[in-house]
Amino acid sequence: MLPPDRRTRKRLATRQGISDAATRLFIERGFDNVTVDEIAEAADVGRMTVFNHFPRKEDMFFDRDEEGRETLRNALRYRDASVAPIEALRLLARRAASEDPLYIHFSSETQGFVETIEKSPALIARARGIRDELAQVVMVALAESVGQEVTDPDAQLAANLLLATWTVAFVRAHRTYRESRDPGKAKSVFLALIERGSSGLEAAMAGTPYAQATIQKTAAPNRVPKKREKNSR
Amino acid sequence: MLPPDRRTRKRLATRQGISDAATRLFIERGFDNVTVDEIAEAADVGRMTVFNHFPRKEDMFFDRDEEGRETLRNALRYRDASVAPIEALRLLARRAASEDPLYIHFSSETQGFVETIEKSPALIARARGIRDELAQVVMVALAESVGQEVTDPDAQLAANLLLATWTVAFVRAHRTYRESRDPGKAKSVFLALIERGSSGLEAAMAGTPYAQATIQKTAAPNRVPKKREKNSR
DNA sequence: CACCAATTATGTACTAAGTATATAAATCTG
DNA sequence: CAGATTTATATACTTAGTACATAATTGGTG
Repeated sequence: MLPPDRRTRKRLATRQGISDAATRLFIERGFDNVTVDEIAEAADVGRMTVFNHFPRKEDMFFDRDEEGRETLRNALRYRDASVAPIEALRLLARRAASEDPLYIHFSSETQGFVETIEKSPALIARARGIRDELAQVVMVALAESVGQEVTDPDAQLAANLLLATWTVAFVRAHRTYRESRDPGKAKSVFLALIERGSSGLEAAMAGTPYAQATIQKTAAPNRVPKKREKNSR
Repeated sequence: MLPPDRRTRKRLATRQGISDAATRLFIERGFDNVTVDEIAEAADVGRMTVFNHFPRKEDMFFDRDEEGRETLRNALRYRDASVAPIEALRLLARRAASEDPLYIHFSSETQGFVETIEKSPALIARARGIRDELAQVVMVALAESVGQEVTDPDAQLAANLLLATWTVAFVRAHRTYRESRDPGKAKSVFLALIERGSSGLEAAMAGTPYAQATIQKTAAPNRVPKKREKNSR
């Protein structure tokens, strides 16, 4: 998985250097008070090199969003067959809160990130964009997971309800941490909102395939037949 | 209600002239292919006058968002006491689809607006921002309507679930209209998604004051429908 | 009416993000 | 090593948005 290529290695090193310098400056002085020229200077590269790696200034701050996409896709793709798609997402959120990955870690360190976002209109806007991009990923993954059209309206609704829930949970948990400096309290706020939102999502998707496991958990008299028809539509 | 002041009248006229010229140009040529200088030229005002009335270019396109806020606030503030807050919002959506106000009208005219938005990253971003601002309004109005703190996490969750639902319903309905040119079909897609999302929201808020009417509708096990109910369905 | 204060329109100058394009430098491949 | 490709960089440009100053208009007051 490591890049064997020297060219690739150097490119990634340059990219990382820019991102590191930029992020440090952003947290120190605020996103809107740092110019691209200063970033280029701090990273010791030319200004055009910066835009070469990051089309927008905001991308230097949010440079790990692809991981989030992968996590979401995998949660749906490799879920246990006895778990309904939306249930898999609920479990993912619970796991995320327990295992403390980068995104949902409550500490003074991550607090800097969150505060930097909240202080900058541009970063807030980009965060909204990423939220919607994640919803898009969830929509596609949901539809795929039950063999629906990738633009199924129910999948889109489910994905957006989910991301709305997660966003609120994330924001409120971080606010709780900021006000109490108690990671446990923040975590419980996070989980409480996740549970509320998840039960709402489950109710919204009642009757759709997204709420049903591929293999029924409870011993049912007859199995639900596969829904793959050749010449439907 | 009409402004008796000549100064005010002139200011609003100037503003409207700019907004009209800008919107026309945006729809004709696309938001990103129109410069502020061109708008100023078309509206026959100085460039600084444009920024005087509209801090951002996007505001010339979305210049009616305050009405949406008012509608939301009023729906919660002046609802019947026998209707739970989130129920009032469901009714508002239904009414909006029936009464065809500006926002949810499916026609070739509104289609131009929607397409202009969808073709411009800047307008999409601003639409996201407005969505979140509306969610903020709903959150505050919800909390007020039950006498909670205006930052109640449940209210925030409810508001964001609601706006997620409405956004998806709006977007999907317009897509349906675009593909079928059938306003009735678009409307039914809209309503179906609203119902799905609303029942999800109701489930999520079960047990909170947002799902309960101020005055209980039923004291007895049987429902006692009001006789002079105007809003039948 | 004449004068003053406040508001609105506008001009000039500037900052900074992002784009277009060309070129140089590093790296890979045969 | 030579040629092709990718990456870094320089220069020049466009455009949104801001800061600040000034002019024009309007409302109010003696």
